[in-house]
Amino acid sequence: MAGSARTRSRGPYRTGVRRREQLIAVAIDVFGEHGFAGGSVRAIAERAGVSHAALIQHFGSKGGVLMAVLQEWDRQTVEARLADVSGLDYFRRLPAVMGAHEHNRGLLQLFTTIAAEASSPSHPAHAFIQQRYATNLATLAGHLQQAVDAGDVAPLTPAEIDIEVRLVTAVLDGIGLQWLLDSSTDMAGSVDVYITRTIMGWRRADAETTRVATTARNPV
Amino acid sequence: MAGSARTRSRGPYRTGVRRREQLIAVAIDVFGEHGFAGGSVRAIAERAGVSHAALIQHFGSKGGVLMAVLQEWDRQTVEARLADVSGLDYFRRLPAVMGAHEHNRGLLQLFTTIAAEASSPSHPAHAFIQQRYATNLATLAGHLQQAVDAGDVAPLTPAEIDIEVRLVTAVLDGIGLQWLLDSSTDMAGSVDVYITRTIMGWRRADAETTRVATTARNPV
DNA sequence: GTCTATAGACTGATAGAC
DNA sequence: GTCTATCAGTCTATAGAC
Repeated sequence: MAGSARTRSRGPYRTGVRRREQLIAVAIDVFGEHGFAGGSVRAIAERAGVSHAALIQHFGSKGGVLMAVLQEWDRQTVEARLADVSGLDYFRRLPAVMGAHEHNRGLLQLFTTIAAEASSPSHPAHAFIQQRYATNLATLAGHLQQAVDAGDVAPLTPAEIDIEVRLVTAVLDGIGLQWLLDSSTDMAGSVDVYITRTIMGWRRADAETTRVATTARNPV
Repeated sequence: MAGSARTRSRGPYRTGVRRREQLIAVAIDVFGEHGFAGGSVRAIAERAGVSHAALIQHFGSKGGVLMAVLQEWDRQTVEARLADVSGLDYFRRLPAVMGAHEHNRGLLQLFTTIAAEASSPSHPAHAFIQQRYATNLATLAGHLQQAVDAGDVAPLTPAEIDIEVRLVTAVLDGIGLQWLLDSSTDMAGSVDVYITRTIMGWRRADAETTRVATTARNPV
């Protein structure tokens, strides 16, 4: 609307975006450390060197801060994540992606804490996290299906693919949590072992193992 | 010390323990839904039909309630968990243990939420969760080592065993989270696929895969 | 043992000066 | 845009009556 031209020298609200980015960065740390419920607007504002009123002014509400944080997390992970690879190569990159988190504890801690918190339907980020997981699983499934179509791995039914991508996701999340609790955990190494072995299994008709296990377990 | 004999008809504080158990059960639900930071003493007391003062009186503080909850969770999982099996059979039971959680969402949600929250060193349950994971990993490692000694699986180095049990733990935690976010997730089935396939891998000298992957990855 | 009443601190959010 | 001042509500915890 009516923006004062004097406050911005070149781009639109030049200093505004920097301030906003800094506020979000601090909010990631605070929400990562104390979760959404435990992280207060005042704590974020104090650590950023502004008043809590200014923070609310920027984002409208505490929930607005959370949404900005989640979108920033989305942006960073999507842009870091492999637009240039597909099929099996997508999975082969996952250990490196995981290893990169070792130098950026805050973002991993944020996501782990919020994802667990948001498992409750009443949590403000519940829908966001649910959709995020659905999208992530679908992306992985697409790459695995592509590997099947290319003949890189033995055929898999959609149900088998679903289990495979859920296991991959579970390993990533679970190893991340273990590293947060014990920094001596070798995230990249552990994930690498899983991915390497799993791809080897996909190559042979190891799908038979899956099929036997799933059908034999069901007593109905 | 000086307990009124009139208030207990037979056992020691007969009604007291029932009340206490009920309060803990409610606290598990509330902390599971909102985490420790987000779950208030008042919410627990209100849902249990007592005043918040009475609840504090029972457990001394909010942190005391958390500790009682964690010990109860410990008790339930330890007693449910397989004192009668060891070696590979211990791993074979894990899918059934996971499947049992499908009928008891509260306890799984509690642990998932608290574990993630407690990844922050300042969290009151941080030490508890850390030790819990260390103990759990050590137990799994002991059973896997036992399987090695019994000749049920090919030899594994301690470092390889460490990765194996971390991956198993990661799958359990990660699949549990996915089920919390999407109840159509087949927890028992997914874990069963992983366990069955992994044990098959342990049988052959699949350890070579592990060794190749771990050494090839390190650029040092 | 459980209650009511209350202390004392912190919460998210708003109003208005500059 | 950021501040100070302030709101009404909630939090944990304590004191004291019954």
